[in-house]
Formats: sequence, structure tokens, C-alpha cells
Amino acid sequence: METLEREPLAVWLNLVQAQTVVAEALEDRLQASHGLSLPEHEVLVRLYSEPSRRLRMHVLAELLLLSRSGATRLVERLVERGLLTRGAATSDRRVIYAVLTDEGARIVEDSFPEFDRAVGEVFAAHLTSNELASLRRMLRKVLAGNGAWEDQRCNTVVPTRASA
Amino acid sequence: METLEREPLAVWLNLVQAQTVVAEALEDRLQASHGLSLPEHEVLVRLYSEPSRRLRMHVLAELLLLSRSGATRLVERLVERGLLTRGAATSDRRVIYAVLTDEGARIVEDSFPEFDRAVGEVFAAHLTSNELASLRRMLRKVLAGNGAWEDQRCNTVVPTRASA
DNA sequence: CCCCAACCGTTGCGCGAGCAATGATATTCC
DNA sequence: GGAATATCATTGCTCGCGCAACGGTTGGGG
Repeated sequence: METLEREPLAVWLNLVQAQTVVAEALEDRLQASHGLSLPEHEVLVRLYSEPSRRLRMHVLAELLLLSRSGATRLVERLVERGLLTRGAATSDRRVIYAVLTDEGARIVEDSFPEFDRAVGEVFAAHLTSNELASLRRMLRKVLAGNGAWEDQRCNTVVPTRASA
Repeated sequence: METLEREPLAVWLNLVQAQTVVAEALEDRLQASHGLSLPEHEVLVRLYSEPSRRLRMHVLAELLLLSRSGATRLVERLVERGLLTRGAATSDRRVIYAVLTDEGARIVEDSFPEFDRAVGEVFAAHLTSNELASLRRMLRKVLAGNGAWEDQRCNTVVPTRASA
């Protein structure tokens, strides 16, 4: 099995390509149905999955793999659309919370089910559930090996329209 | 095994995060050692792995997962640094080739071995060769399922400093 | 033969993102 | 208690990229 040893680079390129293709497909659907970019949608979902429906800017930036200035402008755009509000913290006056508005929450409830379905169709549908589990294990090992923060919140996301 | 059915989204997020983390690590090293961004380096490698050391702009754009305008400007920057040249085709006067200069080739020979090693350390080192092969199979299924072009050239890349 | 459609690469424009610097607040250490 | 330091979010600047429009070129159909 030592013959095919240019593997790692090829696999890395495949990973980049797959990520790009899937992200484009997801973003297209999201754009068409609700006029949201992928990061914009993620902000809404992240906030929705928070019981208090708010998150400090700094934490939001980390979750979105974004710089703090990037986060600032991202929420700024969503505030202008009325999907978010900025809220000050009582104890620490440096902190600003990004807060989901009712309309923002409504949009999540509207868009998330189809988004979740899209992830299934575009990405997960081509893999067995064993492969999916195996893939996750591998990715976590890579993340851990690079000292990446383990995002527990992945398990806590939206209860998929409990009201319906 | 039906209990954990929010898996797909979580795996997708892990994939994005892993891609981001690894890409940042690779780009940092490349930037430090040769002042190249990841796409810039890839252009050089793609051209180096071509026997004629040239590629049509359109093809280059596809390989790099870039728009044509993006490709135009990317090679423009590298031309200014003297690593590339633009060459006209004899038969079709619409076509322009991006051509690797000798200095560009020298840089590839210089940078690629460490880049390849970096991919090993940052990415592949955390997986067994079985896992790597399995990962590749999965990614290819996802790509095929989304009608992505199968990039055969992955196997043809640089002979890793045959001269040394 | 000539016109029209398709294709190639480049350009104008706007957008989203990162870096470094800023102001405003909190914390720490003497 | 007060000054130095750290932290938080924002802003100015610049860069890389995609989209749409363009000029130049080629091939195909009346």
C-alpha cells in the first residue's frame, strides 16, 4: 500500500473542492428562498439555538470563524434588515450582545427546515450513516490536532419547528 | 442508531471548520517562507505540473475554483512579480496562456517540498492511511453527486525535486 | 459571403473580509 | 486608590473576488 503516496495532497484538494461545491449549492438555495448568505443564515441559527437568543459579539465571531470586525459588519447588515438588535450588557459596559428579533426568529423557523434538508440532499445523501459518523471522527481528529476549539453547540441546534 | 439524527449538519460544520483551520495553517507557512497566498502557490504548482508549463486562462480558472476575472487578476499579480508570463496562442487569437517563468519554476521547486510536508503535518498526520483513502472515497462521492468535475491532475503533480 | 451566435480574456463596479489603530471600559498590580 | 495593562467593539484602509458589460475573435447557417 506504499505505492500511492501522493495521496495526502490529493485528498486535501478534494476536501477543498467538496467544501466549495457544497457551500455554493447551499448558498444558492438560501439566497433564492430568503435572500440570505451562508454566514448571515448561520448567525440567525446560532442565536436562535441560544436560549436567551443573544450572543456576545466576540463569541459570535469565534463561532462563525470570522474576525471581530467581520462580525461587527455582518450583524450591522442584519440589524439594518431588522433581523437583529444590538443590546448592551448590564454588568460590563464594553460588551454588546447581538440579539435575535422576533422577525429574525420567524425567518429561522421558516428557513432552517429547508436548509437542513438541503444539507441532507447536497451533502449527506451521498454517504451512508456509517460513513458520515466516520467522516466526523476524522474531521474532529484533524481539528483537535490543530488545537481548534471543539464546538459543542453543534449538537444543540434548532429543534426544527417544534410548533408545527 | 437512529437516535443521533442531527448528524449531517454537525458534520458539515466540522468540515467547514477543518478546511478553514488547515487552510489558514498552510497559508501562514507559505506566506512566511515565500510570501505566497494559497491560490498563488497553487497556480505555480498547476503550471509546473504541466509538461509545457502553460495553461489557458479558462482552464486555470476552473482548476482553481475561481471566476475568470479572478484568474485574470491572480496571474496579473504573479506576472508583476516575474513568476509568470502571458503567452498568445498561434492558432486561436482569443486564447492567452499563463506561462511559468524559470524563476517561477525555481520557486515551485523551492516551496513545494515544504508545502507537501506541511499538508502531511497539518492534515494527513492525524489520520491513518486507511482513513485517508476512505476520506477520499467519500469526498469523491459527494463531488460526483454534485456534478463536480473530476480533477485527474491531482495524481500528476510535481515530482518533488527530482534533481536533489 | 456575411451575419449572428458563441466563446475568450479583460475591465468597471461593488461587496465582504482582515489588519491595525482607536475609544471606551474593566482589571490588575503596586 | 491610581496608573499601567488588558479586553471589547468599532472604524479606516486595502485587498481579493464575483457579476455584468465589453471588445476582439472564431465558427456556423442562411
